[in-house]
Amino acid sequence: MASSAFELAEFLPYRIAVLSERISRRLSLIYGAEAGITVAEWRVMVHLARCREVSVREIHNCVNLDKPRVSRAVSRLTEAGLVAKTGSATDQRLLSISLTEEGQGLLARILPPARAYERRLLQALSPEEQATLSTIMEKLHQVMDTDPDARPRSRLDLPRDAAE
Amino acid sequence: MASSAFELAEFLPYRIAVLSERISRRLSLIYGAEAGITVAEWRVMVHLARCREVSVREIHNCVNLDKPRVSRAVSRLTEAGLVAKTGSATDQRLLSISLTEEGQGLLARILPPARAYERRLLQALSPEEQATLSTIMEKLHQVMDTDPDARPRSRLDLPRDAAE
DNA sequence: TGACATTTGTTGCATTTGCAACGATACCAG
DNA sequence: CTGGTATCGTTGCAAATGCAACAAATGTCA
Repeated sequence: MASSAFELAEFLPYRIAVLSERISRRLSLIYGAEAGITVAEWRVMVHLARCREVSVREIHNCVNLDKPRVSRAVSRLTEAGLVAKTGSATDQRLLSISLTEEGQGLLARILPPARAYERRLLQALSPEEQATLSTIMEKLHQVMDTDPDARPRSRLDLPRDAAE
Repeated sequence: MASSAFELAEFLPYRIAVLSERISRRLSLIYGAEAGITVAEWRVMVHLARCREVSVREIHNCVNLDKPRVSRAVSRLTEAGLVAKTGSATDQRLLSISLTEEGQGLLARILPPARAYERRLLQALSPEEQATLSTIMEKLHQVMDTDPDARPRSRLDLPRDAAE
């Protein structure tokens, strides 16, 4: 009974969720206003900017979206002319997905304000705090890495070594 | 073109979202397995444990869920017998929502493992890191507090003073 | 009092989500 | 080869979500 002073507002998972939702929602104004881009589409496009030609599965493994979500995001982007789907020559099952000229143009307009907003967030933190935040997030991930019931982390979300 | 080395995996909003989703999903196994409770229902119940009798609007303002979501969560919980809805006597518009005996019982079973999981996460961090994490999250919130385009923060998510 | 604005909770509706099942292609063992 | 298995992308479907519209109750001000 004494343990009943449970404060949701102090519960770590809740606090992280609230912060995350708030930031995501604010950020989606940036890429949602410029074009009717959703979070899934945003992630797909950003990933394509780095990995020129990838399959659905690659994207799925890299940007924390399940397969159907990637598939539908790619379909919408293809309809919008922002992305090109080509069947791979070597493996008929695979798709080769890439940004079109238009997609690159859109991303070029969206990326700067998105980065600016990230900078705005980071500037509120001291360099030490920024470093500590990375450490903390990595440690929390590691707790879940050793937890068989937690969903595995995607390869790209593992910490970067210096030698990359 | 030189600015194209944009790494989604290093983008702060993305990193926070991934961590948050991973934790939320893991946590939902705890209160999802015990009873078919969703995140919204979980938040409503936890809030009710603290504030005995509240309206939909109160909950909506406190636990970061929009009104329809609260309304439907309360309906589901009422159907399940975990929550009681009574019309307020003084103001016919308001509802007086509270946990039933059964709801209290369920919460009593769910809360300990949920807190245990939080502890497991926190134990991965040093006391200094825990304090820094709070500082960091508060600073990020403050950036958005001064941003007219960001969604306002709910009252209960403001930092606690010592005098509480 | 009576017209008008506000607040409260609910509902409609289009969209998104998550999971499982599915056809199609590629791989592999005998 | 050939039958079985694994992988890839898509689709079905039930549930959840977000936003706006809504009816009912209250407040306000002439």
